[in-house]
Order: sequence, then C-alpha cells, then structure tokens
Amino acid sequence: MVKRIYPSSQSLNMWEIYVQTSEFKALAHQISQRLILWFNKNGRDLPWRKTHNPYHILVSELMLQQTQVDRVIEYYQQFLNALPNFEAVAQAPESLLLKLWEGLGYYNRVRNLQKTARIILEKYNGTFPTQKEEILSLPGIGEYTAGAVMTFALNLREPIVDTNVNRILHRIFLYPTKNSENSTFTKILWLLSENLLPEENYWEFNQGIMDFGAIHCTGTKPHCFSCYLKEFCQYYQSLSLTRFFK
DNA sequence: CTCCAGTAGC
DNA sequence: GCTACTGGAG
Repeated sequence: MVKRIYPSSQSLNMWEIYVQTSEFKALAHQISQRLILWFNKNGRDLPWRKTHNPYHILVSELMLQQTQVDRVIEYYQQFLNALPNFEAVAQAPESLLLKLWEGLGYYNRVRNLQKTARIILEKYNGTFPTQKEEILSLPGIGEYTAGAVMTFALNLREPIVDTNVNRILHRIFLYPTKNSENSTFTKILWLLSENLLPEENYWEFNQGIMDFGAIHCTGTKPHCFSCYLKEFCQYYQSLSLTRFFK
C-alpha cells in the first residue's frame, strides 16, 4: 500500500489547485534545481544543444521524434551540410530529401519539413513564428515539438512532455495509477511540466529532464537507489515498501 | 514475437 | 479515441 501524498491522479481540478500551493512551489523548486544540477554533471553533449537556430533545432526534433539519439547524430550534420536552411529545403527535390533521410524511416517527417519550410518562407517571410498557435499549425509539429522548438530555439519558457518527461512525472506524482493514455492524465502531466519549470535556466531544466529520463529514470531498470529525486517519488516509495515486506 | 515513439487523420 | 507510419530494443 503506497501512501499517496499528492492529489488523486483522476482529478485535474485538484491538481490545478495543488500546483498553486506554497507546498508544491517549494517542492517544484527542489525538483527543478536537482534536475539542473544532475544535468550539469551528467547531461549529454549533443550537437543540437550547441545552437539556437530554429531550423537546426527543428531538424533535430523531427529526426528525434521516433528515432534514437545515436542514430540521429549520424544524420543530423549531413542533413544540415546538404540543406543548410529553410530556403534550401524548400527548393530541394523530393529525391534529395528522401536520400538524406534514408535509414531514418517515417519519411513523412521530411516531407512535412519541406512543407513547413515553404510556409516559413511564404507566410512568415523566412522568420520562424513565435506564437504557439502558429507553430502548432505547421505540418509535422505537434504539442511536443512546438514546445521543444520554443524552449530550445526561441528561448521561451515553455513546458515539454515527451515520453521521458511523461515517465518521470508519472513515477513521481501519479504512480501507482496505471500510466494509461487518457486525456485527464495527459493534461495533468502538462500542468506539472509547466509548473515545474523554473523562472530561470528553463533551457537546462527541459534538456535535463529529458536526459534524466533517457539515462537515469529509464523505462526498464530505472536507477532508483542513486536517484536525486527519490524522496519525492511515489514509485520509489512503493519500491522500498515492496522490498521491506519481501 | 511484442512493444514503443509524436503526429496526422480518420 | 484509434491507427498508420518504420525500425530498434527487449
């Protein structure tokens, strides 16, 4: 039996109230600071983390949508060398796009990139839009990628929820409820992501929480015993209880 | 073999 | 709310 110290996983309403409390704010501060600390020590040095160029960030995020980091690294720089900006992508023949994308799969991603490039040039005069609604309307860009481009390229304070963030926040706040994909659950995760974002260093926080999921709070065999966040984590609490009663 | 990943489109 | 997309991991 796990003692629940957070609101019910069913009630978005309760969570909206809870995140306003000073109790949550203090907790959020601790969690975000620890994740940033962890990131500064353990975060990966990835090529797309050296840039704020919206085109570069978008290419990396589209590649990363269904493809693992190691594989994306092989393609990212080659792609940018061949097609260095939205203009080049907009004009490229489809055969070149497919050639550069060959091996990554999900070829609609690169077709969508070209559609987006053309919209950026024609509708936005070559400047990447900064309004979330505008960004979301671009083909191939959904909630996650919009948040990622906004925070990593445009330096806006925006939450992100990818599979890593989803898993981490589920374990900390919502476990042992099953991580089933209902819309209330998703809304709570976005609410948490938004309210965990620190006022400063949100770039590090967003990069850090994703790396933390990829490296530490992994899908299988998470490294709970050396975790910076275990004292806040419902999943860890249940683990230690299980061990105690074994 | 089954499961998983963001998005679009049904 | 469910499925296709496509390839890697378990």
